[in-house]
Amino acid sequence: MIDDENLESTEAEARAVESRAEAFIGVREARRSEVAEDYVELIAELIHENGEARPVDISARMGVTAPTVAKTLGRLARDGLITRAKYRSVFLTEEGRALAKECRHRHEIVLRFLLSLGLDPETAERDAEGIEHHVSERTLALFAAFAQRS
Amino acid sequence: MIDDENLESTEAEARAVESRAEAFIGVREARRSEVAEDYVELIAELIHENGEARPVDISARMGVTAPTVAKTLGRLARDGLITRAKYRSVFLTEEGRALAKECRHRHEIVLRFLLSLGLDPETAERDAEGIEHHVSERTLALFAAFAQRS
DNA sequence: GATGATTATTAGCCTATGCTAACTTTTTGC
DNA sequence: GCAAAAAGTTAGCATAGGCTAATAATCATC
Ligand SMILES: [Mn+2]
Ligand SMILES: [Mn+2]
Ligand SMILES: [Mn+2]
Ligand SMILES: [Mn+2]
Repeated sequence: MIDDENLESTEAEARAVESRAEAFIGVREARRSEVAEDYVELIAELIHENGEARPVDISARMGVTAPTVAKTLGRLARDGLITRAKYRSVFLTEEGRALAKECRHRHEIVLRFLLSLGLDPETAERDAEGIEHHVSERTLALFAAFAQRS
Repeated sequence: MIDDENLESTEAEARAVESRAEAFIGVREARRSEVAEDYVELIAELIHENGEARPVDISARMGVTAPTVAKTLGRLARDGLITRAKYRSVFLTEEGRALAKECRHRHEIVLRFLLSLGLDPETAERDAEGIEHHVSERTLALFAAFAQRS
């Protein structure tokens, strides 16, 4: 530590680099559950509305093909979020229901927040669908408080 | 259209399904550029601060290994966002600089918005890093206005 | 209950994004 | 200017999440 004018030699710099990396690592972590979250949320909704969640309905709403849905459902089943039988509708496990509820809650808050900011419903829905997966508990609380207040 | 009590038979229902799918399709579209956006933004910053962007510095800040950086840089070069020579630092193309500027702008606005909501800097930085890729022009404008006002 | 339409699955392909291990090149410090 | 350290590359592997084409099962209707 002779020359402190060096690029990248301070402790402070090292800590800044570290915390930056942690942010990116956190975002990548969140990314890994995005698809699962959207699926369980949608499946819960379909079950609530129709009594069952059929792949064809998931496919239409997610805007992906049937084989893509099948493969994704395979991962959800492997991860213990749904149960399914061949050629049958899918259902949520206890864990899947819990995740769905949490996702619906977050989605609702983000959506209401965007609407309360004055965004049009179409855009709000679209943005909420992406933003919801990247909102921390703290931010969510602030969003909820803001929407409440206004 | 004899029995309108059918599940999923109304025009309105069809339109709702369609627009839901469009939201998801849009989110997937945005997802495809997330990594490229983060890289060019970081590269621009490193060039600004150090005069060059070295893979090792990108690696440390992104929290990924060197080979991952190398592969990603290959895609960025292929897509015309950067130029590079073997064993040398990378530089942005005109297009890369334009994208970086746009990303930095969005990042700044989202970050300032979160801070102005009362979020702590650490969490704000973390959330901004994820949210920035899923904010429409309209929402960005509302965020900017809000941060300004408060 | 046969049959045509709808729905679901499987196989096989692709790209992006991560990793480790092994190797090469460049930089640094005597 | 040489040796060791640091940085960069390459090869090879894995998983997620898309797709199309082909096949199979279920459902609806007569
Ligand atoms: Mn979503
Ligand atoms: Mn959602
Ligand atoms: Mn980001
Ligand atoms: Mn950013």
